[in-house]
Amino acid sequence: MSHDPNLVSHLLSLSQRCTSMRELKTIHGRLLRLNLHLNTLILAKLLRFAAVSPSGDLHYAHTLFCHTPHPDTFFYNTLIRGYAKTASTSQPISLFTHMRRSSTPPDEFTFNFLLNACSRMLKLGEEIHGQVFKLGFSRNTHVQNALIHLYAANRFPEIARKVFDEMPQRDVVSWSSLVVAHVKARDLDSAKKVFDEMPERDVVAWTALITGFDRVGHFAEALVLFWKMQEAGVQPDEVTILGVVSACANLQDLEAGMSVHCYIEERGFSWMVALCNALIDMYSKCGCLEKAWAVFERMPRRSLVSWNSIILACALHGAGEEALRLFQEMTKEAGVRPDGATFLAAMSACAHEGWVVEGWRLLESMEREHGIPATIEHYGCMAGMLAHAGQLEAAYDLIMSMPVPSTEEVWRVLLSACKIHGNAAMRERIVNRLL
DNA sequence: GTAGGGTTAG
Repeated sequence: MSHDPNLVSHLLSLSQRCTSMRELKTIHGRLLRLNLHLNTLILAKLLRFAAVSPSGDLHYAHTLFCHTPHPDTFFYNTLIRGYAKTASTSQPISLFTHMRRSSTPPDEFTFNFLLNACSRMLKLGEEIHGQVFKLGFSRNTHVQNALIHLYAANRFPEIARKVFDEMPQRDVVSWSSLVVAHVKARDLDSAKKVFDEMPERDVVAWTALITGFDRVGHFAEALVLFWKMQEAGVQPDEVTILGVVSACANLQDLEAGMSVHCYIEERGFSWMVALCNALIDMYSKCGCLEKAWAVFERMPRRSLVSWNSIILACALHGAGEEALRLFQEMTKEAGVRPDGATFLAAMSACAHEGWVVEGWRLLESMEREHGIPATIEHYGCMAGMLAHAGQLEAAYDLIMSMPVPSTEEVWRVLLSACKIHGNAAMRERIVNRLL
């Protein structure tokens, strides 16, 4: 059955411009009705949308793939690429195995996506590295870059370096990835050294270094780099600013924080949820609950972290009522599932206000109703609350019976409470335990 | 049709 070439090219351009799964399914339906569903060119476009677009549907992509009689390298690559964005490593690997069995030749794209998919599992990544070597891709810049990323992500800077050194050609990605390898290993001296040697530095390289300095506690250095970056004529983007806001927060530098906030507004970055979350945290750490609140209120979308950040901000600034009200609003009205950090924030509010009963209620409900295991921080928070309230025996019993190992910190809190409440006997009991 | 940098926790 032959088809009007105009119709085919029309459907092709439709599938190229596809913007939603609804549209995609309509096109797919038409293909089926017209018996055009084996047209690989059109199918490839549909598959790409379903597999990699943020509004795609990986399941649907996989189904499309399965109904393709002879998927070529592009089909495999695209589906592996889609899975690389998820946590699944088994799917990309089984696709690769399938690919090898069906004698579909992998190309540089295959290894790129495959290595990305496996970057959380070093063992698998190393096996892919072997295949890269065996199949002759060890001189390909993109593939080698993905290998550097693999070893960087798994904290093996020296192997990353080895891959880098053996590359016949390096691009800015190779260099940045090496900077990242040292940053991940918290070796900022080496990171800075590589950075200084770079023939050209782009926004990613600067961002990696800024974020790195922030991570290891060199906050001021991070801010200095941010200014140098702009002097060098490189435009910071959302991710850069994320690190910069975090550095301002850690420095409790309200002035710098506010100027960065202005920058965010000017550049139109405030759509980014993570960035707003970082701002909430920054204002909270700088002691400006009102400003933290203003950011939270204006957010068009909120994530779990947004709620956690604002609840903690309220908790730490003596707005316990507000913190618990937000906790209710979050879980009941907004329908956001709390996590361990949420409960810690809400319990911190109770600790701040001395609401022991409410604290207990939260600790119990997190485990029983929400199935979130309490950590030493939750128990420590609760024990501290009890100790402060003078319920020393209860605090002691809690620490002794909790299912996680206690820390010196927890005992110290109880010790000082014993001193305040004049309980010498328990003081001695604890000291003997610690010795 | 390649890639690398990413927020919360007294």
